[in-house]
Amino acid sequence: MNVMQPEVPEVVVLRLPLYVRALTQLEREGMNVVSSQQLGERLQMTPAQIRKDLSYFGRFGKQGRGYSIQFLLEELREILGLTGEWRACLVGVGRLGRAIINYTGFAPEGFTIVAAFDSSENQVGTAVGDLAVRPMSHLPYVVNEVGVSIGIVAVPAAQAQTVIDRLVESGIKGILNYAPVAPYVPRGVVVRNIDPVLSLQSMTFYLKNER
Amino acid sequence: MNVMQPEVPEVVVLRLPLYVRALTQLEREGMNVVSSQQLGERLQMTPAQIRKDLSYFGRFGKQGRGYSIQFLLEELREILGLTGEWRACLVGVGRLGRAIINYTGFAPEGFTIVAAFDSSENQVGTAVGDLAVRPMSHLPYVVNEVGVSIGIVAVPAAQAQTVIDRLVESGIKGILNYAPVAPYVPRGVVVRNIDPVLSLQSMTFYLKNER
DNA sequence: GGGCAATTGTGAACAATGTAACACAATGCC
DNA sequence: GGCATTGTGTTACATTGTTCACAATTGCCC
Ligand SMILES: NC(=O)c1ccc[n+]([C@@H]2O[C@H](COP(=O)([O-])OP(=O)(O)OC[C@H]3O[C@@H](n4cnc5c(N)ncnc54)[C@H](O)[C@@H]3O)[C@@H](O)[C@H]2O)c1
Ligand SMILES: NC(=O)c1ccc[n+]([C@@H]2O[C@H](COP(=O)([O-])OP(=O)(O)OC[C@H]3O[C@@H](n4cnc5c(N)ncnc54)[C@H](O)[C@@H]3O)[C@@H](O)[C@H]2O)c1
Repeated sequence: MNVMQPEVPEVVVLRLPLYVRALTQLEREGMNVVSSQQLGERLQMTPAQIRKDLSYFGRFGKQGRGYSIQFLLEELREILGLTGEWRACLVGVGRLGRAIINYTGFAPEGFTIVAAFDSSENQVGTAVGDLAVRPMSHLPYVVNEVGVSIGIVAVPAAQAQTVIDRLVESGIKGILNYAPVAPYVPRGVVVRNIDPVLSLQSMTFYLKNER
Repeated sequence: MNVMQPEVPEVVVLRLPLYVRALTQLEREGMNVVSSQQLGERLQMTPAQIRKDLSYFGRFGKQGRGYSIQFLLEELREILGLTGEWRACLVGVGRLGRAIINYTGFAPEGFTIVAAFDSSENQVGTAVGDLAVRPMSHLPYVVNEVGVSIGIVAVPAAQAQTVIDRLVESGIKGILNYAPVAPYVPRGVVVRNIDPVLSLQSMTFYLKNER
């Protein structure tokens, strides 16, 4: 079923969601077809790059016309594995954790937080949204029975590596880490870090001469 | 004063904050000296890459010994422009906006949110932390008088580009954007986007075969 | 104070990524 | 139905980034 996908560069994979987002927007604007030129203008990148990226996965456009937005979206969603629902669990129900659970941006994209865990007696048993906070001991059971593949980490930095180790042991394959650490994970587990401070710190390099 | 810095690759600049974070941690652990080898193990990267990155900016290590953590930290902070305080303003005091203002992770790194803006009558005048929410009309004045160089955008996606345009007009040079859009900014303005959904969507590409 | 072990800094080789060029398939116009 | 136009997919080229390998330097030990 899957065409062999030899060696897709990681940078390309990182850009595909950008295309999905832009195409979704264009679709909402009522457009049916888009050229790599137009898409490139939206995303501030060269048309060549877009075509090259897409060519890793197949031929989706029509010469002289461009890309059917609906079709390309379907294909990209398929490629990225965005067709079904992804179940995630959250660890660390502090301020950030509660904000993440209440964030309405995940569900429309197919990411559902189905469980929340915390090590603190004070947190366990309380409700966040319509989730009950569970003790860490439930983690392996829930991951396996409910089929959770993604773990979201929102614990203090000092605890993050330990929590990540436990997630991996439980069978989690992807980790979205909000703690300001560079976590170690074994091969086969995918990590994405969210850290606004790092973003700011690289930004200031370019700003420092005109402060 | 500034040594000519010819062509530092952007990827290198993105990695420097990682070094700063790791070194800070090592310093707290009581270490004084670290080799590129050791640092590389922490950060899961090759020693050669670390040395190469640093070599764009000067010579900071001692052969046979490694790097003085304290000295290298000072140098990196200088290079990144992290020695002084950076003032930022936040636009969009909704749920996310309030969480950002209350986040305690910025201040210790030298980033201070000194003003908050919102377009809504309901928000203007309310207090968040020890900030009073201001109307958008105050933006140019505050940016100039108070010397704000960074704008943090936490408004709905549909409003984000407009808000960013106004920030840029007001003289803002760096933008930390939380809205799920790919903003356009003129040359000379630096943007960093924070979007956990994009992170998840590129993660699933690698997870989809073992869901 | 000279030899030894360690580790840097760096040019050069290699690899990856991005851009440009272009042949040609599809379309629509007359 | 030819013909001009458009914009793809692909190959060739240019740029950028990573790794390698080693001479140069340092501190330590005896
Ligand atoms: N990336 C971002 O945008 C961002 C924003 C805010 C906070 N953060 C980071 O997120 C983390 C949490 O921040 P916060 O303000 O919510 O902190 P918090 O103290 O409010 O919450 C942390 C929660 O984690 C729980 N916890 C601690 N150790 C645990 C363990 N071993 N297992 C399970 N649960 C554990 C605590 O009981 C607490 O409920 C910090 O690392 C912070 O730096 C990141
Ligand atoms: N990147 C992330 O981690 C993350 C997390 C949560 C939310 N978000 C995004 O952040 C944005 C805000 O989310 P939220 O849940 O706080 O929404 P919200 O509706 O609670 O808050 C939005 C605020 O922006 C204000 N606003 C609207 N238009 C404005 C304008 N033109 N100028 C000034 N202020 C304006 C509104 O009055 C409101 O107070 C959304 O784009 C959302 O997708 C991102």
